[in-house]
Amino acid sequence: MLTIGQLARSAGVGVETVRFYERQGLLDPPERKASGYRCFDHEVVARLRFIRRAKELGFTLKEIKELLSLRLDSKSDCAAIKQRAQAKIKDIDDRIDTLQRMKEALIKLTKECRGKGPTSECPILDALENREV
Amino acid sequence: MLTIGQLARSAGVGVETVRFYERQGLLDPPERKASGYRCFDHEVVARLRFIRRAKELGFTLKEIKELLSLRLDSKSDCAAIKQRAQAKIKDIDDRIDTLQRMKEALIKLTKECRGKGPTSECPILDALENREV
DNA sequence: CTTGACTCTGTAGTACGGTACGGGGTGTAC
DNA sequence: GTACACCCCGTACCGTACTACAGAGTCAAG
Repeated sequence: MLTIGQLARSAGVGVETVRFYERQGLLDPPERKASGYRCFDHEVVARLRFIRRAKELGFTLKEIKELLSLRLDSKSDCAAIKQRAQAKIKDIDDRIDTLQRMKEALIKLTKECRGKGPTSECPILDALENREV
Repeated sequence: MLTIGQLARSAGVGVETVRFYERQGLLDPPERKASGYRCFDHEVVARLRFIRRAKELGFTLKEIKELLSLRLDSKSDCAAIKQRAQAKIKDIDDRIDTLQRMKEALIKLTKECRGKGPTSECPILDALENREV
């Protein structure tokens, strides 16, 4: 069994983060010693790693909470998980598209600008003031 | 001259947003009538449009504030603006790369999952628990 | 002259994912 | 036995970009 500090170090997160995840329902309320100290099972390290990796894949804490409850729900199956992964792919695709459009617009503007002369004649600023971008 | 409500409607933003931008230094403190009512010049509509478009291109309000002050600073030139646009392109590129990596990882995982069977055998969940992703 | 829409200020709340702090109690090593 | 690291709780704060609200005052139409 681990103290909160040992758990946090094992999982590479902060102590405050562990308490925060508990409040958010991502970690089950742990057992307590007589002193009130939290007392974690080693499996919680794996759970924290799960959370970290899901975050790296772009899932929000809310979505991760869902994934965790699907994982433990015997009535649900792989399809539910796969569906969420696919929805997240779509989500990421939309964000990429938005960023791509921003990038194209910026590239277009920087090409118009020689990078010389006063700001009053800057085609980038002019476009921001007067054109749709 | 415009009241705050007229200005907000002209620019397609909320009244509270105008006051917020003023507090953030994106809009100059406007003149006031005897009643204390703000009283805006029509040029402020253009300024709000500038802010909106710059936001659409991915600039934060902090960065937009910089762009606005560069625009009005006679000592600065186009190069400073262009440099900021290029930095933003780089910034967006980094975000696209991150999202792309997330997407690839998710696609890889979804391919491994047949979408059938109990969650206890889901390769996606398994990977999140046990593999680096 | 009243009604209703508008405006003023200051403060607080939203979502997101934490991080920090104060004022306590605990656990252990020397 | 005492120093020091650790833990407890509750609350406040960070940044980002707003949005909402309370309680007061103002303006214009009928």
